[in-house]
Amino acid sequence: MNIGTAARQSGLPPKTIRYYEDIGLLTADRAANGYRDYSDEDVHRLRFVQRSRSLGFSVEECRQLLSLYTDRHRASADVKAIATEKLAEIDRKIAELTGLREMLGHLVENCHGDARPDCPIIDGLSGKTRDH
Amino acid sequence: MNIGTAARQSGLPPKTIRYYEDIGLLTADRAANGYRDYSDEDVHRLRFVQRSRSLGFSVEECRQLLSLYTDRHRASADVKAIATEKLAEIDRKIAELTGLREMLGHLVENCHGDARPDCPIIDGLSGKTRDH
DNA sequence: ACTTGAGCTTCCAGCGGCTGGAACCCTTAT
DNA sequence: ATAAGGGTTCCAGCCGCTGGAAGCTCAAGT
Repeated sequence: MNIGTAARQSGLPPKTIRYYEDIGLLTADRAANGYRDYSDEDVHRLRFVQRSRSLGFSVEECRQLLSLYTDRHRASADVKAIATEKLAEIDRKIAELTGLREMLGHLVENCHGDARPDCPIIDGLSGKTRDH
Repeated sequence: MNIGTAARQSGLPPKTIRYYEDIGLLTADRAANGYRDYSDEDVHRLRFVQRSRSLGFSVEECRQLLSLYTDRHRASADVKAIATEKLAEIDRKIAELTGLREMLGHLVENCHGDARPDCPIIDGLSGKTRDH
C-alpha cells in the first residue's frame, strides 16, 4: 500500500512517516515505480510508534521499544524499565505543571481585571510581592 | 554591569540573554569597550522574563507581558486575559498528562517485569489489547 | 612589562520532531 | 490531451536555546 493509505491507517501524517524513514526508525519497501510500499506489518509498527509517541515516549525511546517489540526473546523487565522511567518523568511534569497552575492561579484570582493599571499578575512576575 | 553579573542576578544564562537581545526582546546599552552594560532596571526586566518563562509563557507572550509591564497605563484586564488563557492551557496539559499517566500506569502495573517475553506494555502499545 | 585566565564579543551550527514549500514524476479519469 | 491528486526528493524553518570557534578586553600575579 502507498504512504497515504499507511498514513490514514496509522494516524501519522505522510511527512512524519518519511521523516521516520529518514532517521532510520522505520523503513519501507519500494514498489517498481519508486513509491514506498507498506505491508500490514509496517502499518502495525507505525501505529505502535504513533501510540508510543502519544504516550510521551521520545523518538529514541520509540526506537528502543520498537526493537523490544520486534525481539521475541526480550524480557518484559526491559520494557517495564523504560516505561517505569517514563512514568516517573510524567509524574515530575504533572507536579511541575500543578505548581505552575497554582502560582499562576493565585495571580489571576487576585487580579481585578478591569481598566485600572495596577495588576497583581505583573507585580507577581516582576517579583514585587512576596507571596505565601 | 556586565552580562555575567546580570545573568547571575536574573537567573538566566548569558547565552540566553544575548539570544533575547538577538530577537529584540530586551536590549542593553553598550559600554565603551563594546561590552553590554546592564542597569538594575534591565535586570528587573530580565528577571521578569525569567519568571514569566518559568511560568510557561512563550517568548512571544513574554514580549507582550513586557510591554504591558512597561506601559503604566495599560488595563489590568489585558494582562489577566493573557494569564487566563495560559492558565487554561496549563490545565489542558495537566489533563492530558494525567490521562497518559493513567494509561501508562495501567500498562506498567500489569507487566510482571521478569525474564519472560510476554509483556502487556508492548501489547498495549501495539494495540493488541482492547482495554476498558 | 608580560603572561595568564576569565570574561566578553561575534557568528555559525545543531538539538528534537516535525512541517511547509518547491519542483518534479506517476496514475487515473475525463 | 489534460487536469487532479497522488507520490518523490531536497531544502528551509519553526521554538528556545546551547555549544563551540575565533578573537577581543580586562584584572591580577610575577
